[in-house]
Amino acid sequence: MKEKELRRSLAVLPIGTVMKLTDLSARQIRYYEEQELVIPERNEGNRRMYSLNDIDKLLEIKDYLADGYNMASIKKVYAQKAAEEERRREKMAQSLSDDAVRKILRNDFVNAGGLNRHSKPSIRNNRTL
DNA sequence: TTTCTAACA
DNA sequence: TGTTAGAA
Repeated sequence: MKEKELRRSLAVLPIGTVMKLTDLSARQIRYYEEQELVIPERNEGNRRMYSLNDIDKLLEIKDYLADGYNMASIKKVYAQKAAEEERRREKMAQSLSDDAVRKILRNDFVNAGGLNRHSKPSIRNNRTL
């Protein structure tokens, strides 16, 4: 379920193809880039290369525009979406940290127990772990 | 031929 | 946004 996302992120489409796929003008597509809504990659010749995800985003923008949204409001929509993603990532990192801590504590406990069987019982205090 | 940047009747 | 000029 991750291989697919990678392919969708591959920038392989030139602006000409994107124009046909989205029915947007090159002028519009480049303008949306100026507005930082869709940032395509650049190939060796400085030509914009878009991914399937970019196509979807452009179509989304097109829909918003059709619904009467202006650039400012569309920007805000994506700004909020980006903020939510950031919070999600923070929580992810947090839970991973917690899990890592538990593993470390568990290892310490096991090691402490093993050592106690063959050495001095000087770390009996660690039983609280 | 296609795309890029920059500018404007 | 459209269109165009001159360069890659």
